[in-house]
Amino acid sequence: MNQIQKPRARTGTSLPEFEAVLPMTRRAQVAETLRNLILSGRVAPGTQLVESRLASRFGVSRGSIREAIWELIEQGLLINRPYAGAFVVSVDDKTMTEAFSLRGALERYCFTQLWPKRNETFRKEFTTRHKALVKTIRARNHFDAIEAAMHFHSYPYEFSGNAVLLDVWRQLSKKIQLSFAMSQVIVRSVEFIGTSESYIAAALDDDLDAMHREINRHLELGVIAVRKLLRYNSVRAGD
Amino acid sequence: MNQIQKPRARTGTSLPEFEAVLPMTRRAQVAETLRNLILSGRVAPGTQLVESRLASRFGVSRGSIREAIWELIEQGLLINRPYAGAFVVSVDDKTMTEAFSLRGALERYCFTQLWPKRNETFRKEFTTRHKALVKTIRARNHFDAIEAAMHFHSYPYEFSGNAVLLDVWRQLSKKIQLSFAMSQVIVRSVEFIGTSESYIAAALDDDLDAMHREINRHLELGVIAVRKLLRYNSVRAGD
DNA sequence: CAGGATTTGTGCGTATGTATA
DNA sequence: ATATACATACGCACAAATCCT
Repeated sequence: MNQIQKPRARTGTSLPEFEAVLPMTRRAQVAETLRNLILSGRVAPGTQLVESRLASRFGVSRGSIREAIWELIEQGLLINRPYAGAFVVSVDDKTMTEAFSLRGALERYCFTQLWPKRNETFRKEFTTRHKALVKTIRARNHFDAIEAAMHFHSYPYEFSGNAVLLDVWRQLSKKIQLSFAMSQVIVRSVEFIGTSESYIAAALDDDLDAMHREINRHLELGVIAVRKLLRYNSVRAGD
Repeated sequence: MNQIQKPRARTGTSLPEFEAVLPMTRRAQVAETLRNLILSGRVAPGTQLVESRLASRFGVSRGSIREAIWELIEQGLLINRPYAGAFVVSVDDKTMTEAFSLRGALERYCFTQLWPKRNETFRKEFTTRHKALVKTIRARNHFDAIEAAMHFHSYPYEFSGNAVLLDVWRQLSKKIQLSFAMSQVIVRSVEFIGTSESYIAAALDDDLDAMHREINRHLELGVIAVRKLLRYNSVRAGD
């Protein structure tokens, strides 16, 4: 496990612009570590997160762990049963289907908004992220692939300049990322590369209607693949 | 202020089905009270929420207050400046415009989904909530009107049966409710009653395209009214 | 179904880091 | 630059509820 570092008071004459921003609170550090563990699928759905165990494992107090856990509960990654504990959620079939359907509506809206604003920056960055995604899939690195996929698909929302839309997407994407993690869909279906190729091609082209159709097609394939693999893995629903 | 009650251990032989669910934790009770204060506009944007003061005011420990505050931060009602404090957010013009625009996309999607499922229950409940809204507006009760408006507009999302969509709506609606609270748009513009009349009429009719147009019109009027009153009230942007 | 073990929920004292007047 | 107020963090204790044998 990662060891949480106390942000040391920079006393020396070291380069001030070099060191990354460390003023994260304990709460934030713990939450980020746990979030990565869950969203990458390294912690199975249904697992209980015990405060005292995490506290000694991380080397921080129970209070900090409690706050980090509640941060993840608010984000929908954990569910809390009062006086029983916090458990990693498991995405069921209905939730996943709903998430993909809603994402379709969001993404069509997103592309409609950003369509006239597309420029060289957009094409370049979007392509770069796509190449990074393909690389992780080819390497069959499941954990990195999930992260790269979310990084790729987040870009239109970032580029749209609509902060509220981006907020909503971040919330929704956690559910989608969880279902990816549970189903291990990315690594197991390398043909996804071809799917995303036509997706990005349409995104860089000039036919908005074609892009809308492409979004529908892409998400339909996604939901089918995830559902099939969820069944195959026979992940228990839990509670 | 509300006094937080310790959930008493139901020992007697009182009616079990009558008493509302009290097993709320302190944290949840405090959070709900604060949320109501903020969303109804009784606490001005920019106000700092001081843990120690709230703790003595509520009669609970600082830990509970801390956790409740972070719950509201996660929900976007407060912003946290590390080691400085938690402050009530103020919705600026850009955010409000984006929120209303996105709500349009969500609501068109929502009605498309629920359109074939509409039944007598839907018509009855939607009408009931609308009447309650009109009543509070006529009574010029701003706090209750905000709540009634959100209750009314939430119903399609509840009825859609799409839990993910409902989640996203709840997140988005907080931003909209905040802008209502800041602008006091409802009480000041009684003509809103007429606006919502044609809105619900279309929702109960059988022309989905007309409903989509109605949604666009309704939200456009809303954003204009809020923006005008925000300027009129000259609420400072803060931070 | 009783009762004990486990874990969460809550309160309080205290120390330290950070912002701000 | 100093002081003050406050958030952040830790540790402990105990109450309350769940879980399990």
